[in-house]
Amino acid sequence: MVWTDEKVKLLVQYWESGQSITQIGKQLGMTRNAVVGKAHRIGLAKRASPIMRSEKPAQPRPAATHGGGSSSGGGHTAAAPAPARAPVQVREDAATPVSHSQASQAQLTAAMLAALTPSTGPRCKWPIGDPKSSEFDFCTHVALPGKPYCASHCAAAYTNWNPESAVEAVKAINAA
DNA sequence: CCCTGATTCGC
DNA sequence: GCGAATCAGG
Repeated sequence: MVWTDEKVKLLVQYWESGQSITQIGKQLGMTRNAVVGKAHRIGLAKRASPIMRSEKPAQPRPAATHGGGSSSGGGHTAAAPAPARAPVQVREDAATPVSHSQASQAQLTAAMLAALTPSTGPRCKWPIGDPKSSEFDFCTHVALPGKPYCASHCAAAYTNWNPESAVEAVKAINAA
């Protein structure tokens, strides 16, 4: 499995939206082991584990599909207290502005994008709610040209999302 | 047996 | 880094 930037973004996004690793795996086309392994590796917040792994000196693994070899790692620190599972509803204003002026700027550029985006076309692929639930749906907004998400969800999905350059890109597409 | 998430360790 | 095998609780 190749963990592209987009895949990782999706993983984080789904993970933080409170979906089970099995669900995330299905949606990403990989096994839950891959998902949880990656999540663990890149340091995503742990969820409440159903189990309390008691002290196990060693685990004899028959290794049905694995060969010999050896490796060892250091010890591990005690686990942090996991908060109760609290599925986070995706907010429309997920950009979470950090200051008033930035908020205004973001709203302005978002409005510009909305005005420039055609009213028909592919819809934003941002998942809303739990895919297992009947309440589940995708964002109802139209996606930005060339992007899987609408403006506000691009801001949520791409950490360094630049609305101004997006405006320029959309203008260029519209002009063509 | 189904589900869940976490960890280990060969690759 | 990756993820199947495995653990372990509900």
